[in-house]
Amino acid sequence: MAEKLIEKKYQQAKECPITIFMEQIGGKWKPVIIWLLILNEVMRFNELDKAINGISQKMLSQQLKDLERLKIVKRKSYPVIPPKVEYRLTEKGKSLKENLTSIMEWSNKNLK
Amino acid sequence: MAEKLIEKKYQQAKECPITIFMEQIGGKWKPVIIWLLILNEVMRFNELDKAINGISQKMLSQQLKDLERLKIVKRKSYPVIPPKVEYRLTEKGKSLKENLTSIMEWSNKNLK
DNA sequence: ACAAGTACTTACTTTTTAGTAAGTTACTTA
DNA sequence: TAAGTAACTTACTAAAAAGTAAGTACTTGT
Repeated sequence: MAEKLIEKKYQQAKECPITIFMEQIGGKWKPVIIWLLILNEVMRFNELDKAINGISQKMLSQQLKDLERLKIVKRKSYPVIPPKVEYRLTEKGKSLKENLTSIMEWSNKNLK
Repeated sequence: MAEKLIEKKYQQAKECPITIFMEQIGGKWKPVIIWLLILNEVMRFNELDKAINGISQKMLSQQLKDLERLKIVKRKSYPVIPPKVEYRLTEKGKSLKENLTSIMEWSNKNLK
């Protein structure tokens, strides 16, 4: 009984594309990171850190890792000291541009 | 100093349209509720409850209240017993259709 | 008198997400 | 010799979101 319920929940989570999207691309920081990389093509860790108001290094690094895992962002690190790491969008990441643009437009029109 | 930081955070929250969107329309249940009302035009509380796998009545009522406050959903209640309440989208709510459709398509293409 | 129906609310617990502050690495420059 | 730099990680705390279970209100049908 309980197992059946849990199984159903799991299937829903796996099946509703909007839910999946929100789980993976939603949240407080990911859309902002993606949007910055749409605007800037290549950004370093510190640049992102400075550009995003209020984010901590911990959060930034965590979100970037997530986005890498999702193949939305790619990371390129140079073996120099001090370290140099570049972040940019993958093709998949770039393909989010239209979605985010239309969200932005809707938001500007409808929310304050 | 600390106040300035807080103020900045606040401004960012107020200003980034994608962040605002995610805060208001994001989350686990809101997009699903909206999507169902796009598909069905009018739904009653229990219908939504049954249609959304895993949601509790508490969550449903909470989210519907939020969506009403945001003028995305409108509520029509009939003074009968047992109670009858209908939910449908406002024009603003309906205007989310394209956004959600394109999110769905992107999600189907890119996420599993 | 009691169960059923509908749309909730309340109180409480658990889980998830985010924030804070400090530490780490390994080389460079003053 | 000490400070600076970039990109992190770790340990800990706090806040927000979600889940669970039970209760409420009012009336009709049995």
